[in-house]
Amino acid sequence: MRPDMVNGMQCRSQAARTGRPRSAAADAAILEATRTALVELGWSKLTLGYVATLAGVAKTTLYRRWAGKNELVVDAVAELFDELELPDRGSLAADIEGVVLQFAAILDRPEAKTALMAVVAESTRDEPLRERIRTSIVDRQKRLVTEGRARAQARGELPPEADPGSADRTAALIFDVVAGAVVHRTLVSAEPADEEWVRSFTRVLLVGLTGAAADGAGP
Amino acid sequence: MRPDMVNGMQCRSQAARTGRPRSAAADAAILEATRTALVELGWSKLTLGYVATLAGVAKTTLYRRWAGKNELVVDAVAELFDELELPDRGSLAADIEGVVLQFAAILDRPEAKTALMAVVAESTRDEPLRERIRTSIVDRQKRLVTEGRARAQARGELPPEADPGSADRTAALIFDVVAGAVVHRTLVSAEPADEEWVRSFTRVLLVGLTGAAADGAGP
DNA sequence: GAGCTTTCGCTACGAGTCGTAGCGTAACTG
DNA sequence: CAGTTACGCTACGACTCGTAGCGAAAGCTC
Repeated sequence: MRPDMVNGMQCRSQAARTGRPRSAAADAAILEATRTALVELGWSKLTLGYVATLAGVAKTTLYRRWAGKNELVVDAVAELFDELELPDRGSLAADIEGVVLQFAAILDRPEAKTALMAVVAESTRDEPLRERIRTSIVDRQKRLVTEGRARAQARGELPPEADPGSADRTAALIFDVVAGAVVHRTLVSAEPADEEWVRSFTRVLLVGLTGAAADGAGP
Repeated sequence: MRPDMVNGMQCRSQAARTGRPRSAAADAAILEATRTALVELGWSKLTLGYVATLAGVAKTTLYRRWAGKNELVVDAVAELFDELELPDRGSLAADIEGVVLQFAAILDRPEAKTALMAVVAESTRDEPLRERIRTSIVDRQKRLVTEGRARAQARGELPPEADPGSADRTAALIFDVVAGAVVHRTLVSAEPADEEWVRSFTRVLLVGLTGAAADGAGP
């Protein structure tokens, strides 16, 4: 198989300007059909054959573009996170609440519920897949953390970082706490991350960050 | 554990003391073989036929005891969480760090990595499976939160709760934050939840809890 | 236009897994 | 002993997988 696929993989490096181009409409139809199939069947019962039928393309077309089910679903779900953005609500607390609510809304969709954890589980034994998830899903979320953090520091709501290494570690910690809590609440506890919960969570996080930072460099 | 309802199938309700009993050794061998197979193959490539061969039993025996792959793996992984307990290290911070490190150690095993998220993903479309995960895995962790919280309140490190409803919500929040953060750190960020990380996380959480509680009811 | 290149839809195929049924035997009970 | 249940084993149809091969279609370059 030729690994010159689209959607994340460097499609047709540069010398392949000739020949019939791949249908962009087919791409959109396939990803849309994948999400529909995820809602109808869930991750485990989803087959590429059914996705192909649903999208109105041949099964072989799917295999020409994606290496397998994992990669296809990652791309299909990644589009759901395109709408994530950092609103400016005036305060750090309000910004956090806004982002968390957006994230919770995406996670509440059935296609995201069933697919996200499944591909993460697969990625534990598939390093390229984890890299794909990271670049197309995780990093996009993580950027919101660093941006919101920088904005809060500009506002004076958070103290500036001493050294960049510490800043990176703190950003990673915040990200794991926020994303992990919302995911766990939604998928494991199976209860809604509604406004009340998000408010409580934000208060704990915010107090923990400002207070802990005020504690100094640490023990 | 009850000897006949281990797998959740209503095999012998109560008045079935006659006939050949099920081999307890086979149960242990099957669950052990399941974990071995998870390490060797991962969740997606694990087949019940291979587990049966590994355990030295017939494939039909597996289907007689478990409804399918999901239930089997849940039981196999649930045993990993038996070692979880709440150490008394003298302070709330040290207690939290101890429990989180235990949890992280379990999550660091390859069989837990690949299986936990997979069954959670499946449970989003399978309510009985979610209930099984809840009772055999999640609730066991959650109990540690309530116990540690009660102990900290007895020590005076945390203020007592106003009403029990608020206490339940707070415990649920803490649980989602702790478990979610560790899981996300380990599986999504794919970085170790080592002592340094756990210390930073505990400081944020602890300051967030005590400070937020000191804030009063809040807006 | 002609010619080349690549994609597309379609069919077919071997390989592998699934979950079940049937049968004879083994183990425990009263 | 008879009765009951679990076990090992074999075999089966149904399904999915991923690939190969074919002719046709859609672009680009000349």
